[in-house]
Amino acid sequence: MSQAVAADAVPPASASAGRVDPRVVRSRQAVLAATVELLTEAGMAGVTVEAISQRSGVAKTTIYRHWPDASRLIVDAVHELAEPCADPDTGTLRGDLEAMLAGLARTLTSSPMAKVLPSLIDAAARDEEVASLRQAWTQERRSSFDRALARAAARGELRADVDADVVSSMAVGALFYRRLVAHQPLSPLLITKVVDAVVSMTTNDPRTVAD
Amino acid sequence: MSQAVAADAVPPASASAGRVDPRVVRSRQAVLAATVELLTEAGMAGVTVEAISQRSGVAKTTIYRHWPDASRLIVDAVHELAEPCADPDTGTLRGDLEAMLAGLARTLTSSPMAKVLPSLIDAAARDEEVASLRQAWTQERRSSFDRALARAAARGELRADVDADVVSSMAVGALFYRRLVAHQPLSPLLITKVVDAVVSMTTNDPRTVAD
DNA sequence: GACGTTCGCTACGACACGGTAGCGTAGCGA
DNA sequence: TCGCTACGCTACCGTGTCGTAGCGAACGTC
Repeated sequence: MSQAVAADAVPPASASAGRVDPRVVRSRQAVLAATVELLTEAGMAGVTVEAISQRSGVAKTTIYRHWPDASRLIVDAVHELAEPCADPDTGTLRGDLEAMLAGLARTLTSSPMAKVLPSLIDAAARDEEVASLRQAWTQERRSSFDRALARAAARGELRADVDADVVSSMAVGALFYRRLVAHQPLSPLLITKVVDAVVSMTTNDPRTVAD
Repeated sequence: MSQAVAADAVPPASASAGRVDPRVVRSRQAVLAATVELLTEAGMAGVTVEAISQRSGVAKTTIYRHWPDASRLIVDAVHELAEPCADPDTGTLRGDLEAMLAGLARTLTSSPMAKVLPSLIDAAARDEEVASLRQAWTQERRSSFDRALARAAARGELRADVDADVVSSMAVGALFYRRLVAHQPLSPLLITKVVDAVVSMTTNDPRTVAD
């Protein structure tokens, strides 16, 4: 999934089937790793082909042999560090929510993606390719949220008037907001409270809050 | 409040008191306006002294006479377009929330700030000065939210276990998230639903939802 | 009207970066 | 062992940007 771009960027005469020159993969990995490093340190603006070359030890010419321009390189690098989001099925809405939001909190704080995210969002506002990348990323999370709510509905836990779109926006949005905009920590207590809020918003029970 | 930086950047021998050379204010305004334009069009990366000079018609040397570097200039420009957020007192929590969130939605979609925001958030992740600017901006909104909840509490509308921090993060976060991350529109219907959710989360009434 | 300030203009020198060409070398696969 | 491929290196050219110097002209103030 992640070597697709370079594979057709420089169509090799050979490459009969799955065989790939180990020199190629070494160069690619070194370049992508350096790109990720630079992204986390200085954002999109700090990623230049020259800087990547210096950091990775791969010659600038070699980089251009693999990627047509820095933009495609960045897209590949970001693609590299997009971990699949949690999609748990714990049997209860509360458990599913806790797992999903805890996973999101981890992604937003301690994963490599965390440091790149602000730059990514900014770039997505102007770059169509980056935008679709981010779109897929958020879409995956949304559908994971939807599935959890659907399971809860199948169990008869949900009220009839629940708008999954609004509920997920509020829950996920709270974490994004505190991390990106308000620069507040994402404590386990916060997650618990958000889960409580969502549960009380969506379920039939007059009060399902567990201390 | 916004001419503070330039006033001490080039300490004029004269300027006995409040008198300022109209040529200075003209240059400053032209430069700041051009900076805001460039910010909205291309983000932080697109703001260069040269580009500002061309756009504004003010000579590059003149810009350097007023600001030590582009960073300070950007901070001044952003400061310029930070509108005060809505702080309404409608008499009901629902009314206050609707007014605040509608104001936020407007800021996030149609104000000049809307286009600059992604770049601003990204820059705040690395620049201390920008970070404090954004901090003040969010703080103002937070305290406005808190005041509305405090008024509701004084009216006896609020439940005892309401965490204003979490509630505001979810409400405000939903709008930020949809605008910045999910790239979804902020419809009036969405705002209504978020308000409904907040009201049902915080008030004693079993159902205060108005169709 | 005279003086002082601000401005615009041109011309710099330095640097970073993009992107390419050519050549020799090292490593891979058979 | 041999051919082929990928690589590293150097040297480029062009561009954009930074930040400064010096000058004359325009403008505001008194």
